[in-house]
Amino acid sequence: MAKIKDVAAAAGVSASTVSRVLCNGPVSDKVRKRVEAAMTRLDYRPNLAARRLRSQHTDTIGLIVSDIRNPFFTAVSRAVEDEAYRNGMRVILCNTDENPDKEAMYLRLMQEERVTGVIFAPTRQLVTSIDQQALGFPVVMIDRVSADAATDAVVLDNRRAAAQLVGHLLQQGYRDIGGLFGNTSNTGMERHAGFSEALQQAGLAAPARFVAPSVEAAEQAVLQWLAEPARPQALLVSNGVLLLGAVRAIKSAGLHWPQDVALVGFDNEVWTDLLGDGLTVMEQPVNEIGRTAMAMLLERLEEPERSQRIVVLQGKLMVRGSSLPQ
Amino acid sequence: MAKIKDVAAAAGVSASTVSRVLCNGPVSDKVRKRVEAAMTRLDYRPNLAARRLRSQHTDTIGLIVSDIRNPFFTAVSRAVEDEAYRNGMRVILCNTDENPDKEAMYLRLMQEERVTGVIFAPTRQLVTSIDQQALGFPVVMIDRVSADAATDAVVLDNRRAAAQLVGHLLQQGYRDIGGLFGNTSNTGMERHAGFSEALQQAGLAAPARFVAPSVEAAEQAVLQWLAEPARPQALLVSNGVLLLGAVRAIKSAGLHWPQDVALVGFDNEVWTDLLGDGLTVMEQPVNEIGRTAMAMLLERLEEPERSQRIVVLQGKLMVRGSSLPQ
DNA sequence: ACAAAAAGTGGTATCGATTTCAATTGCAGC
DNA sequence: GCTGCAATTGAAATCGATACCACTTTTTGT
Repeated sequence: MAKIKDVAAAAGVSASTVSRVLCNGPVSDKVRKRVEAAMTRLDYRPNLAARRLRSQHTDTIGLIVSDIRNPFFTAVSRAVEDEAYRNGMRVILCNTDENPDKEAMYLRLMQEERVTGVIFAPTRQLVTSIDQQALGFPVVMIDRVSADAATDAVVLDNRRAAAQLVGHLLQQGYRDIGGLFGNTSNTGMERHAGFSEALQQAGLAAPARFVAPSVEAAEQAVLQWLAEPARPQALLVSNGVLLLGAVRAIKSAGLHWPQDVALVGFDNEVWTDLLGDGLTVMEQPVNEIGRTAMAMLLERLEEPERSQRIVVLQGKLMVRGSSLPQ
Repeated sequence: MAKIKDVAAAAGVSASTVSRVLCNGPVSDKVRKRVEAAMTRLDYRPNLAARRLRSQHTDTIGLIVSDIRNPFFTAVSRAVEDEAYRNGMRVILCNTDENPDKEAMYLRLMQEERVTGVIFAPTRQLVTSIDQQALGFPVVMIDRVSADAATDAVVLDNRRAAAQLVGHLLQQGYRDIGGLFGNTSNTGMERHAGFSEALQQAGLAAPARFVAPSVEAAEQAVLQWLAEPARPQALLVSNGVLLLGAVRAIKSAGLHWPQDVALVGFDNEVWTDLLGDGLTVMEQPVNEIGRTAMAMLLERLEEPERSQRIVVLQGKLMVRGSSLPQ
């Protein structure tokens, strides 16, 4: 494969000049044309490894999520990548499966890649222990933050969103409301807090259960819960993955919403409006989350010293049949 | 950030020796320990750009798909990435939106990255014009192939799968069967071929329509089709994205399956068994496709001269309520 | 005990680009 | 025609690692 020297020779100029053509440096039009002709003739492709080594910038960002198959992350990823490529950057995707060891491993890898920055949806273990200084690149957290994290972040107003869902259920006449939450992320904790607060304010109990963030775990938990004598009239489920599990459980128990049990959840996935009269959900602005995360990363690179910034976005309540008045 | 020389100095050895520790070369245990200690002390991270430049292998593969939000590609991607990281390789993900210009652009980028290989779901335009020799790296195509493509590939037996779906509908008593296919991929064409053949063999007409591979396009097409006087009794839909559009159309037309129109499709997405009595679909072995693609890429790298290989996998018919006997 | 082979280590060149600095060219102004 | 300045261009150093070769030390076989 042709290298810069070959192009230089073919165009009768020095390698420096070819490099200038590549990087839009000062080159006369005549020479530029000649060099560009030589490049196409030789089918030249600059070696990015060499460029990165010398120029010390990689134009690469890392995107670390728990599982790209979670539609929330799928959508966010797509938005991040669009924005990245629009800014001439590449994206390395990492799936951690909510495993702190994998998270650490990938962060290490990101250091070796000398990435420009990282967008990261961390587990609870990692969320507070991120040290950008030590890492050597800025981090923007998405979806999950804690008050004492020291990085920029883009998150949903989880407490408020959960409280809104509870408020909606209360308004519809439900009083006996249970909550199902993921046990690995801070997000689950925050949504639980909003859930509890809202119910306590109404003077009601706030029975909650926590499960591993998988469809199967949710299905099993809900199946069991619904079989208990003190089963709730309504169920709030903390994210799209768990929601799918809850739906499966309700179906396989032969129950129906809202009459047997009302159901509301997070994440407006494509199938939520197709089931019966639809599932009431809190939609997250997934595109905006991705775009904003990328934008914040770029801003941080521009201005490394500016103060930490957390962008809190609001969800959108989509009322559908699963929470009809009792 | 510490570099190899710093580690060498700290450990009192040469840079070569540190490099050997890094690459598991021949080093005495005593020295290895000392070097490793120095590495942790300095928090050393090898610079991958430098390593790649010098060693001439990047351990990076490209994964080029139309849209990661298509659950088929989501699942395949996850399998590819698992397999890649298991083999010490990184993955660069690219979304082309079925746009041949973007495809060409990303292939160019892959050359600049000097990737080890690429896994690629091409549009019809690109599928035959791929020249691995010129590209400089091996390509494994997934999901979409043509007979005259010159690369390794992993695909579903699309003709047979489509024919099986048709056979199933025929068996259930349907005679008036329409087909909806994507118009950008070879896959759509092959499934159409299987669909047509099966119906012709039964001496029946095979009305087919082709649309852009988006939910909206499918919804509109189906809505229109169902409004026509000669509307089919059953509909076969060529992939999960289009299937979602078809479902939306049928719902918004106020119709029901199977009584108003039977519905079968491809891709066993998470929601397909939740709608009414479920949607009859042809499940693709998504994990196997991803794993196999990665395995074939590795094999090709081992043995560059072996003959072209196309692995054809079989789908699995999941019979559900949407195709109940008429 | 000695030769031969193997293991361990260091020095230097090199991967392919960019950066820096110095040299050259071209042109305006006088 | 000469000076000064800006615009181009080239030569050489450099980014941080690995590869290759040469050398020393240790091990092995007879």
